[in-house]
Amino acid sequence: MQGDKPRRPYRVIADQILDLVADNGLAPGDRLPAERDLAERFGVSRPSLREALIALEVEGRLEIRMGSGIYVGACPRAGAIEGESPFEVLQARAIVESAIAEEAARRCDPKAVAAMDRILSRMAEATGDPARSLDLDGAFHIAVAMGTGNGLLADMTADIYRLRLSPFFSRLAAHFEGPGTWRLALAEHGAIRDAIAAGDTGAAREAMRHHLTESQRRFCGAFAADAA
Amino acid sequence: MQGDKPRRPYRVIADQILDLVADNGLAPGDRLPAERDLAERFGVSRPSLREALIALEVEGRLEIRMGSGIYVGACPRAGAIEGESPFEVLQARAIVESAIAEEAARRCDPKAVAAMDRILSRMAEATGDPARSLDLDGAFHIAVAMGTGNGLLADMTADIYRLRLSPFFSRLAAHFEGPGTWRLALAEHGAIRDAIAAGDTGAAREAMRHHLTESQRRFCGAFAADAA
DNA sequence: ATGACAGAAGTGGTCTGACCACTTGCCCGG
DNA sequence: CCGGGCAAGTGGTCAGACCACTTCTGTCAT
Repeated sequence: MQGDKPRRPYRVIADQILDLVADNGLAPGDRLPAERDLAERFGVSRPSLREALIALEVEGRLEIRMGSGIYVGACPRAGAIEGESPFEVLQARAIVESAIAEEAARRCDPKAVAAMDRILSRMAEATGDPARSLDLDGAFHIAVAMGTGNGLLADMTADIYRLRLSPFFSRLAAHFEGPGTWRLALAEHGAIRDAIAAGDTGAAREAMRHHLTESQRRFCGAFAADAA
Repeated sequence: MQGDKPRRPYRVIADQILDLVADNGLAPGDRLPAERDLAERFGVSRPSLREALIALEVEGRLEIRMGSGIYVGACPRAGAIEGESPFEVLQARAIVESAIAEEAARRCDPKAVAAMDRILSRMAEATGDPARSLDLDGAFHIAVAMGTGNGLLADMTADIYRLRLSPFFSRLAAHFEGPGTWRLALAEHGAIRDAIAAGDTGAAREAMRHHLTESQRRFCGAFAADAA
């Protein structure tokens, strides 16, 4: 979450707010100072302060009531999983997403297959655009998980994929991702899609595992190049 | 989330934004109109529009790049982890943890097996204590995941198990968990442990699936009793 | 023809100051 | 004591201005 990408400005203020909550030992339901006071305290304008407050409200850390004030939230949303190495991420994905692809094939949902098709056709057009390819890659994997009909599995897939998007991981990945590898990935995606559409659980499982282990193999090559 | 509480104003605009994304068939990575244009289109001021954008960015639905524009996000964040039903949780666990048990058997780590043994012997002593049984149940599942040698898989297992601990889930579960069911669970855990220790990937996978589907079956019985 | 650099245009980020809508607390009257 | 009205405080929103960053285009040099 750190590194290449500058922190979103509202995040900086949001963290200051959280520090204030912690420093003052505020518990869920406790009231924070007013917006005007907080803005003055942190040396920012009120609209900027509000942006941070809204981010924290979306995360469930705060609750904002018009005319009343800002309160510490009762239920912080689940925090981010961080600190795992790229290899762990790829291995975990191979294990979990293979099982998910198998379940998606068992269920064989035409809507999910149609969604995969839409993404695949966009991927075919985007092989020269790394950022777009990456976005669509993530979307494809989530579409597969959606094919299980289980929202939690889709959420989990999105969560692991997010680790894939970390700046560190992305920087390394940039060494091996290019039109060639995206075309390989596209073909591998196609095989996954086909196995799911055919309801072939074993093939779906194996196609996903193949895709993610190939991805890992490509990544290992990139890592060796990076170390040199 | 709805009903009692009036909708947050930025939510109203955020939904308009999501409608625009859907109506225009925008895919992850696609660019939205500029803030000034969106604010004019929706008839609101730019700061108000920004509040909605930030909410959507926090949820991973959008990505905002300074100087560049607003893009559809690749990975909607697990916005509603709490929205999953107990059935979804159990199904997701069956799918994911079966794959994890298989991997643990492939790896066949004596340390992990020893940890499972310690937990199982404590479970045998704790069948009359529901809270303790539950803690040890969770610990066993995490120990299996640790047997993969992959920290991320262990974290994920802990995260899903946490859903298992939600107040709603626990209240329902209280109907079917007792010394009898904990003894059944213990036996099922033993089968998982044995398969992993024997390095039998198929048996480990099947034992975990059996355990979690039995758990689901027991839970369904409890749900029927709760509905009556 | 290609690549590099500079400038313009467009984009998001932030501020100030004003006003509006809502909530809460206090005071007064019945 | 209870209810209503008002004032003060709070969040919600706006307009307009300016700043920082990104992208695109045009020009020049090789």
